[in-house]
Order: sequence, then C-alpha cells, then structure tokens
Amino acid sequence: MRIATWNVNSIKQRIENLTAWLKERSPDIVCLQETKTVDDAFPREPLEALGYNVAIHGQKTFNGVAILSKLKFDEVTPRLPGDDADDHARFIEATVSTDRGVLRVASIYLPNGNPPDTDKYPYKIRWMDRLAKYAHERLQLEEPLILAGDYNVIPTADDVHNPAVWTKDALFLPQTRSKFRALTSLGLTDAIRAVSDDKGLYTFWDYQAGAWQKNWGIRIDHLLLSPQAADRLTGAGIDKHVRSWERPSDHVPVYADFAIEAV
DNA sequence: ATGGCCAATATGATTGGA
Repeated sequence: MRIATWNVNSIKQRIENLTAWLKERSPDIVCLQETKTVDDAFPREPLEALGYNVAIHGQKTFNGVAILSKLKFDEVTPRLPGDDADDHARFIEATVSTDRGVLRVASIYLPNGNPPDTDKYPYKIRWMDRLAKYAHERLQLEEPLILAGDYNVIPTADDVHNPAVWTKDALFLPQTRSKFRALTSLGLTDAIRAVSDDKGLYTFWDYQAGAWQKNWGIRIDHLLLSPQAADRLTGAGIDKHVRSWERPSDHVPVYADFAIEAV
C-alpha cells in the first residue's frame, strides 16, 4: 500500500501534472490540499478514469482538501472537530478496509499562520490543539492511521535551508514547533524521518526569488503515522523532480509504503 | 531572502500563500 500527500495549489491548474504523477508513482491513496475549488467544479473524471475513488471537501477560492483512493471508501468525514464556527475546508478523513483491518487516512491543510502578529497565528495554534485532541482520540482506536498533508510546520533546523531566515515566521516559531512536537509525542511517527536523517529533504520551494534554482526549500508536508501504521512502514520518499515540471505546484508529493494490503 | 511568483476573482487590483 502506497499512500501520498501533495499540496497541488489549485486542482484545476494541476490536473495534468497530477495525472502524470499518478501514472508514474502509482499511489493507492493520495491526500490533496489547496484544491481551491467548490466541489461541483472539481475535475473528478480524469482521476476516476485512472481508477480512483474521489472524496472532496472544497470551498470557493481558498483551501480545499481531497482524498483519492483505489480502494473503496467505507466512511468519509469532512471537518476537524472542535470548532463549529471554523468554515475553512482544511480536513477530510476516510476509512478503507485492509488486511490489517480499518485503515484511516486524513488529508490535512493546517493554517499558515502568517503574519504572526495577527489573528491568523492564534487560529493556527488553536487548529493545532484541535488536531492533537482529534489524534489523541483516534490513537485510542489502535488502528493504522495516517495523518497526511501540508502542516505548514518546519519541524527542526535540519528541515530548512537557512534556519536563521525563518526564526520569526509562523512556520518555524518556537511555539509552532512545540505544538508539532506535542502532536508527535502522542505517538505519531514522521514517515520521512523514520527512513532518513539527511538534511536538505524539502517539500516546498517558493515561486519567488529563484528559490527552486537555489534549493532554498523547506520540509512542511508530512505523513504522521500511528504505531500500527509505523510498524508496517517499508519506505518513504519525496518526489522532488516534480518541482521541475512545467507549471508546477510550489509543493511536491511525499509518499510512504506499507506492508498493508487491500482486501 | 526576496529582483525575480502564482492562483482566484465577474478582468483589475486585491487577497492569500509560505
């Protein structure tokens, strides 16, 4: 079972890159973020033509998440619990059936939080608290659980080209990193860090200032695994080459492989 | 760190991204 996450920065602008990458990497389940469209306008057909079931939770203009799955969905649930007034489309969870029982996958688009001196930062922190509460509850189910998405968190100084530049950014502030550690400390494993201690593993390069050409990247897209998923992890990687394609997203796909099979 | 981008929106200047 191969499970991936990709912030596509508009599903409509990225549909050709997405289908090309799906053919190349053949993931079984894909979590998408920043689809940036209402559900009625989501391009389902080219994805269904490749054998994917499509679960979407979008909104006009901004945000938007989706899950693609070659396995049939058993349950699909949009919205992160904990704040009924939060109308941003940033979370969708689905379950599928496997030889290890229920496999639960969530596609997550955690708020950016910049600039930190506005109400955007406390919204990010509250969202992280809600995510930790949700994760704590889900972990008690003792299922294979994968929380995959754009976390907008640079976990450590090894995950950014020049840490000093980012010290006052919402993605790297001490409180942000502390909240991320609180999340992983519940018992979640960062799939990429389970397979590599290398520096320079990035998932995002800004469109501006030649960031890609200079490799000024950051690692902010993560797959966090419950113990029951981490125990079955066989590999993980970042498809960096996708950033060099025509009309790229500023993020690239991240994937992990598991010794878990469809039934 | 920024000279340099990109996407959506009743299409022209703004907002959001990270």
